[in-house]
Amino acid sequence: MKEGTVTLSRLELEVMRPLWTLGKATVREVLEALPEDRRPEYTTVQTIIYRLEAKGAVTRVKKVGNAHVFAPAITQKSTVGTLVEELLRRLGGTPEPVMAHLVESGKIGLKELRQLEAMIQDAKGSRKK
Amino acid sequence: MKEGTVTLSRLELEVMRPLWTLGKATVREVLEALPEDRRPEYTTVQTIIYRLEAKGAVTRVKKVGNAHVFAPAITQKSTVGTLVEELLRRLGGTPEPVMAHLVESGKIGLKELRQLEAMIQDAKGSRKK
DNA sequence: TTGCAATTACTACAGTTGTAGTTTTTGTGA
DNA sequence: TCACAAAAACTACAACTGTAGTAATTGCAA
Repeated sequence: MKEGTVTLSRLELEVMRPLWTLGKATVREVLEALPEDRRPEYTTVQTIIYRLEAKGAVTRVKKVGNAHVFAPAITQKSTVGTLVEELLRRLGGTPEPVMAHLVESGKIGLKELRQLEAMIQDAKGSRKK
Repeated sequence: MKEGTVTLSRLELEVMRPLWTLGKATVREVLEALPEDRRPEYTTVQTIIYRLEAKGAVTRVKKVGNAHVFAPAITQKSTVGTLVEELLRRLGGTPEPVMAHLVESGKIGLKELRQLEAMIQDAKGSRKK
């Protein structure tokens, strides 16, 4: 694991999402931002946030009344990157099977592929400039 | 979790790979098929295979001398599918961030995207026929 | 037939994760 | 000032995972 890369579990990710969206939040705010179904107990969210803090994924930014306010210390982008890399490693390093699944399952179609192509073209252009 | 879907851990996946490649194998054969670096102890592989059996991912197909021969009971394709779906669920259900990462990191390029497009076109064609 | 090397079967244990209860502290309204 | 609600802090525990040791079997070569 490279320095700085943090791997998050399912629930940790679930808790990070509101933090990314809101920018910063208390335990209670995170709790209330979670979908009413599968919403865990207050202390469960609290525990997860403590663990995220221990992993360096969030930090305490201030205190409002009695409550700590937490903010993400890692970006959503880098986190997705880590997860995708992890998946690829597990699958033997090649992205083909992943792509194939996305296409076969209809998750992505021609439109999306063309957008990606455009993205590459753009990147090429600006690199060249 | 849908019936029939089995989620495998990193090491379980590592052990399945030789089984998929070889079709069937003994514990020792799996062990020896693993990359010499990060090759665990014999009993570690054995434990993992037992766990895979409990999960329904492999079955004992026969005995050769003293040793059991194991064979995959699930396909590599369905396993990849499960893992990708799992990842998407974690990321909020949309494949865009995954695709974006693959493109940005250079894991896939124009060539691969065009191959995927062709794949879709073909599928369309045969569906229509 | 029997001893041994290989294999099976069983046990162990620490770290992570999901999940939440209990105890302690603290800000604030009456 | 002080009781109380809210939050913090701490503790718990079972399932799963990585990892391997130990004990019991067993096929086979001599």
